[in-house]
Amino acid sequence: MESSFAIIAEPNRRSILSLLASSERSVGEIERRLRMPQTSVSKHLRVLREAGFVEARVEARRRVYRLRPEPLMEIDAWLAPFRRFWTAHIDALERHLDRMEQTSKKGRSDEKP
Amino acid sequence: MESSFAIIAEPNRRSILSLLASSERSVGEIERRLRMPQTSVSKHLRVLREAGFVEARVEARRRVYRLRPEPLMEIDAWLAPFRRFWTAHIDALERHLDRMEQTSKKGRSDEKP
DNA sequence: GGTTCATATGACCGTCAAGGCATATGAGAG
DNA sequence: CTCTCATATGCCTTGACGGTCATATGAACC
Repeated sequence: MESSFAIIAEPNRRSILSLLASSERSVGEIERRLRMPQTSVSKHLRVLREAGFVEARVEARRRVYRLRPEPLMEIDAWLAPFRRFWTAHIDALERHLDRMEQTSKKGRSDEKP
Repeated sequence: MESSFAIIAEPNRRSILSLLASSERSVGEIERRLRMPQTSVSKHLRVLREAGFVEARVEARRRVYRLRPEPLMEIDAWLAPFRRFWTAHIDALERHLDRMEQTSKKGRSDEKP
């Protein structure tokens, strides 16, 4: 289960992370909000914790989990080199659409008379 | 193999994507650059292609693969809500470091006389 | 102490995907 | 048409992961 990428490959774990993005939560809250069995939540939290995605604070009998930024930042960093690439694509697309617009304007002015 | 996240969970596939980020490549080039068996490369390329990460162009007997932006953009979009969160963390860290610096300046000025 | 609530752990099972090997396809060269 | 280069596909084995059920830990309250 080494890599951060493998961790977020699991849909339920992504749900948990997304939930924790808004605010920290206890295990029971996660269980109810996501409608998944408690043992499953605990296991996923364990994986997330060991991979550094979350950390737990003990509060009476509850454990409150909150996000830790590092692993997600790592993924974000991996994506960085690709961003160049797709912004270029989008620019090309926009230029293309601009040309389309030019053409359709000409087309319309031809149609009218 | 549904989600884009599962696709990039595989290290070899990430290597292929990173390689294609710099420029398009034939299967043989990928094979040699990454030192992985050809059948393995072909299989990963198939997965990547079916998930929309890459597309192939036929050029004589070669197939030249190039990146497609959409799936990586999707992942980037999923990360977006978390960015708020870690920039906040970094801000807090920076404020913390600023305070440290203040303190150590005082400390140093105490040490001197 | 015992009981209950909140969470964690362990064992078992099914599934699914990756790697390796052999082989198929298919284009081009002779 | 045949041979070869470039790539794809099928089959099989193996290992890992997630789900479920049962059970353990452990704090709080009586």
